[in-house]
Amino acid sequence: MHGRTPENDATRQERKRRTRQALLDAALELLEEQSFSSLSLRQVTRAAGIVPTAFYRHFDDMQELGLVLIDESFRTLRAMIRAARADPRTYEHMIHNSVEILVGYVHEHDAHFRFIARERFGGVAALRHAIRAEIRLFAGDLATDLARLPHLDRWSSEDLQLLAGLMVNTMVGTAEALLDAPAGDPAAEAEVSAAARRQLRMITLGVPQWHSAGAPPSQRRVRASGR
Amino acid sequence: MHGRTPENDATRQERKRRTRQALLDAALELLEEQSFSSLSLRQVTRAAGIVPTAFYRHFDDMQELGLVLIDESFRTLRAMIRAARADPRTYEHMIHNSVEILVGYVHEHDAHFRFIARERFGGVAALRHAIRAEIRLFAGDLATDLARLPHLDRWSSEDLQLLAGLMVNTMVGTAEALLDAPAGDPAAEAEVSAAARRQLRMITLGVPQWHSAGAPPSQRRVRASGR
DNA sequence: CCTTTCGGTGAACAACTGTTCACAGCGTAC
DNA sequence: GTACGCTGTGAACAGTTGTTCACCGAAAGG
Repeated sequence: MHGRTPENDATRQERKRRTRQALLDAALELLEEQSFSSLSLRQVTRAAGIVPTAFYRHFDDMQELGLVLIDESFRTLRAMIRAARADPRTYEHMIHNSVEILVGYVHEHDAHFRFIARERFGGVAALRHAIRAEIRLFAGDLATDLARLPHLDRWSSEDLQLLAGLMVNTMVGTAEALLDAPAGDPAAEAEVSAAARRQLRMITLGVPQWHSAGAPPSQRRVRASGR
Repeated sequence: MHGRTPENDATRQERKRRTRQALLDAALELLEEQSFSSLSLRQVTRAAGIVPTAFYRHFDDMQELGLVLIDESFRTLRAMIRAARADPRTYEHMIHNSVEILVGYVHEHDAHFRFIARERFGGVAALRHAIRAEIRLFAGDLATDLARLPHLDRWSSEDLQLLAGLMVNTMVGTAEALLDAPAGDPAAEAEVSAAARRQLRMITLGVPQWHSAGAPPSQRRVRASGR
């Protein structure tokens, strides 16, 4: 015990890590009510309880902080997706589980989701592009998962991409609807998730019909055309 | 000719209307590269070629200007929708026409569309709500249109709302993908519109199946649950 | 023609912004 | 135990922000 109290036990790099995290947390909280482009360095440091100039000990830039925030947000999102991919049994199970998990995660980490939704088309180009790349990645993963399901095992990869895009789109829309719902209103939440389940079911109903009514092979393209 | 040149013929209210429009146009152009919450009153007046204080002769507030801008944007969007609703013959025609019209409008009025996409989840609550209300209105209109189509004439209004929400979601996603596409790249544009057509077709394929596989009547709710 | 109305001007303000710099104090390494 | 390194401090800067105020000049109305 070289003069360290229990609360203040900390190697130097640990203390640094903590104030860095405090900056990130403060920023994320402020971002629940404003967009990133209007968030100032001084606001963040004020909320984190340090002086403005100390910010530069941790980030070069507000933009760098923003990118780290995106990374952090997508880490929780990827965890969610991993959970949702666990057991791809039937469509019904898949839909029910995925929506359930989505609702849970949005509820738990709503600041992360709100941040992503807001900056997906926000004013800062670097953030937009980072987010878009992640979503495209996500749709790709879903496409390979779908390939293992009945009816879909013989679809072309472009068609799988389209279907996955459709589903991701619906999920994104659902997440956004959940963020809109008044914070502690479980009824509204249940309604949104019921709507999402039925919309996804509507989509899957078309799956067995696709190849009989779909575009003729002559229209197929080689490159995937995401989203 | 009481001293009026051809270019400068203007009654006072006409001149006022013009600088007001100049403010709106300047704002819209600036908004192509930043979000509304980071757009300052002084930037707008500078771009419009007047002095900051003159702004108050036209708007109380930046927020008021933003709301007018939304109104203006949705006026072109409503014109688009009216065009798309013109001839609801078959699904195929409907899809093809709607996508075609969407692509054309986004191309023509991309500043309006970009503004709406950006502020739909932006930092300014008043704008968000105004936009959301308009989109919900739009989905409602589409639902009543859908009710006139085969297979759908006997659907419940909640199911029609869900289907319309699904389609609107896809259209919104398409519009956003178009805005991402490099400005003058017709190939990318064609690819996005082809993807949209096929996604909409996937959705419609499920329509005839819905009532046999859909939720049992006991799960039906009374209130519509938009999105 | 004279007066009123009104869109636009320019100076001024207090507040806030990002970034710099020299400096303090403590953990770390020798 | 002493010197270094690093995190956080506080003053200072030049620039931008929204908003106020008194004022100008020309169109509008009598």
